Amino acid sequence: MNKKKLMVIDGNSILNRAFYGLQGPNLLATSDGLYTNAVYGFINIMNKYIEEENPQYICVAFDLKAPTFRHKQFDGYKANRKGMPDELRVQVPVIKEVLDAMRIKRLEMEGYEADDILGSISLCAQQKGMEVIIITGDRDALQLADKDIRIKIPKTKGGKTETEEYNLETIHGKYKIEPVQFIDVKALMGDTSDNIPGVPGIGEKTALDLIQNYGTIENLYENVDNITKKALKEKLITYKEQAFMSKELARIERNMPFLCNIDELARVEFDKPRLYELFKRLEFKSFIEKFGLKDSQNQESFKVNIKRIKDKQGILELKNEIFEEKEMSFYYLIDKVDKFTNKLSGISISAKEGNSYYLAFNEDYNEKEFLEEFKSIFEDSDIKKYGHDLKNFIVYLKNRGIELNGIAFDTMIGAYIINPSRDTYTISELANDYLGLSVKSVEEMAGKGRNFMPFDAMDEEELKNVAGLYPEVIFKCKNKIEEKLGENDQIKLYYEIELPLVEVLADMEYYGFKVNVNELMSISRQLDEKIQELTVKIYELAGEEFNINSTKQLGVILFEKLELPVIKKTKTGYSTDAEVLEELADKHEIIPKILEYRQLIKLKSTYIDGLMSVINPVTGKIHSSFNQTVTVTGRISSTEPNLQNIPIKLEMGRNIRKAFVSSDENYRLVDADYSQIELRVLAHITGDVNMIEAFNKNEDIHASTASKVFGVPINEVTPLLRSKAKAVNFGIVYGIGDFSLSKDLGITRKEARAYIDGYLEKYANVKKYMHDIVVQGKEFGFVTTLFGRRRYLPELKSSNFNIRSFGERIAMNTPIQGSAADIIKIAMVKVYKELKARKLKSRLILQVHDELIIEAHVSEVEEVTTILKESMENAVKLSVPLSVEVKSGSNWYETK
DNA sequence: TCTAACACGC
DNA sequence: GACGTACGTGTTAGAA
Repeated sequence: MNKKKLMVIDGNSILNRAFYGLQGPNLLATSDGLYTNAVYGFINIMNKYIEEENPQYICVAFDLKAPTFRHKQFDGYKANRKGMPDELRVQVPVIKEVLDAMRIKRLEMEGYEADDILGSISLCAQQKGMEVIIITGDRDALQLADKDIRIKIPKTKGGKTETEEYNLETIHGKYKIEPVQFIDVKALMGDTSDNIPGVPGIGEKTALDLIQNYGTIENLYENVDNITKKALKEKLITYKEQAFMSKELARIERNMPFLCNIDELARVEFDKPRLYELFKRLEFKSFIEKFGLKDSQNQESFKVNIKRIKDKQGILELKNEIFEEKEMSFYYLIDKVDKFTNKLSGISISAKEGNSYYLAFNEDYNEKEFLEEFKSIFEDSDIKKYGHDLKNFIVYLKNRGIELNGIAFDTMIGAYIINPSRDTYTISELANDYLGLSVKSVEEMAGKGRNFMPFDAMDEEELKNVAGLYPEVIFKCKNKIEEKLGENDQIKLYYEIELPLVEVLADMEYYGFKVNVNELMSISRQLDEKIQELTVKIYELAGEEFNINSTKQLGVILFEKLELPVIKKTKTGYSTDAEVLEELADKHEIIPKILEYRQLIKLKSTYIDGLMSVINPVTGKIHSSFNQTVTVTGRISSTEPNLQNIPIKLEMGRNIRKAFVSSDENYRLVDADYSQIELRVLAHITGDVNMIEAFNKNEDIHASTASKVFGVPINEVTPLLRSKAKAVNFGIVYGIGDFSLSKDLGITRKEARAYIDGYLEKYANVKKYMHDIVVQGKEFGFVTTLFGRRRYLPELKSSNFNIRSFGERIAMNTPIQGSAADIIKIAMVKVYKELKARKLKSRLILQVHDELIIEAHVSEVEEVTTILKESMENAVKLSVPLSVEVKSGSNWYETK
């Protein structure tokens, strides 16, 4: 007959394990700013073992009040012991909630630790003939191992969780002692991780030997005089008290007055609706899936009538409905696999909630016919359009000669404004977050990589049933998001900056940036030649051929074969990054060659080959994607290719910019740059009179900083002092600490600290701001930019110094970087509108954080220059002037 | 298919 | 004295 199984979980141990990163991500926070990483890890670990063992009985033991309470009697010892971190304390009530919703019994007893409780209950269950599995993070529990009691201890190895399992046999096998004696071994050797002191100088081997010979510490000390090794004997005597104390600390109370009614621990169904609500609140989407909570009752309220349109008749019906309602929400199906294909496979449209139409363009109805029919709707600015990720659809329409007017809401952008820290903003996530609905995701249906399935290949009925729901979700999410934007005071940010920007970015993508392929090829040939030369030279100096691109192989050559000093190590071996190589530069001839090789190979692979592969064969241009929902600070990012990191600092790389040209001889490039926008924003936000004055006088700000910090008249600032001040300014703007600054300037950390302190002393309001913003961030849980963009900062509440410091730097930096991002976005919208209003041929083609590039018709260069300067400098009124420098040229190299 | 190491921009 | 350091993207090597 099978024995009944009881699983006892040591809540405190597992909680600690989960928190310190055994499972789950290190920093997990909900959009409300609540830390949930330990909660997540806890559930994950617990569930793993439940699945593995499938016990009929289960309970979790806690000693939540004070993890150290039994140690109070040992004053000196307790003083060293750290208490439970604040984040853990915050998470404990949440874990309790989860357990209650899972209907798993929690055991807590006044005056006893979790260890004691699980010890008692294990022995109790064993007497009743049950099999017991103890899940714990602590080897103390080994003293409980028995033929009917197994101990499982999760361990991390290379990021993966493995389990150590012990029972009577394995402990005999491994330690050749009785499980109960384990505690004596531990008491002797101590355990630094658990702050159990033991006897210094006694390791595992000695402790095991002693206990095998003497059985217990008590017996050992009765016979301590017979020990022949003098040093050992002395150590034992000196630390006798500590040894006994350690035994007491690690001992599990096996005879406590605690008789639990085991029947109460029988597993029952989860409280599914409650668990669902809880996981939704905590944003544990994968758990909702894992625990099969998808079909909760919320689902019922979501009913949509999805009609499939198969002919012109249906289209006309839908059109009428849209003209009547004057609004529509829609979701387009364009495969995200090849940016040049750009084919519409289907679209679902709704003019009023509850009703949606789905069109597939394979056989039913022709894509072209649909566009002809719908052109009038798309271009009608009186019909409000609600969609999700509209930018790509606008580009699609532009490519077919259709404009999208009446853009009234984009749910993806809205969700980003509410919380910019998320990784993705899919419809199904939004449905879950804002509506509590679980809707299948088309992204998942499509899969990734080799499993990718284009929309045309999917099951039609299924696709209809999924995509058909989306317009409804968009309608509903729009209302929720709008409400939230209102609460957060972000209506202006959304409607006046972000939403209009969608069209601007679409336009930039549509026009693209012309490249001169011949120029690229010519640079490519030069690079090839030099790379070849360097390769030969490097092989010669190394005395053998190897893959220079492999850091692993390079490390062996440099640090083993050539025996150069190791400066720095990485997780996996020797570090060979530029910083290390520069330090070794005069130690061996090979080093400068490698540095140069690295530089050239980067240019070749990323910028020559990389750019060549993304030139659109039809337009001969590069059409980068500009992403509006990626960065946490509000900046725009650029991908496929990234046009925001084209080289400029070194001449060799800068040449790449010669290949970026205007479309033809009728056009020129006009490039406008904000000068020191972040520092100006800083001056404005802090209201620092010194800095404001410097900008108002149009001083060289770095020289001015140098003059203040180093106490010399501004006309006596040397280039060296200026560059130091520049690095400090840079550090302030980017929120780096003394550590990074010391590296940048090649000085000690102390000196760097002194520079920063000196700076803050001279700019008193900056200092005040830096302090206040952190306090404010902590109080509200987020910081904001000048235009109300938010970033949540749960890190500020961390008790971990590093995480908290990180949060503090972000709190200081985000309002500055983010406000600068707001400003250039405002300028972009202004410029775009102005070009459109004046019906100019010129157009915006690129943004690089503080720089805008317009491809201007030769007849319009002057006008465009004025528009750029005016729009950018007057984008917003600050307490310091914004200054913009404009240059033009026939290629990007010339405009700098 | 994924991660680590590296390097480019603001 | 912690112990790792703004925001991004892309390429290559190498392990699973």
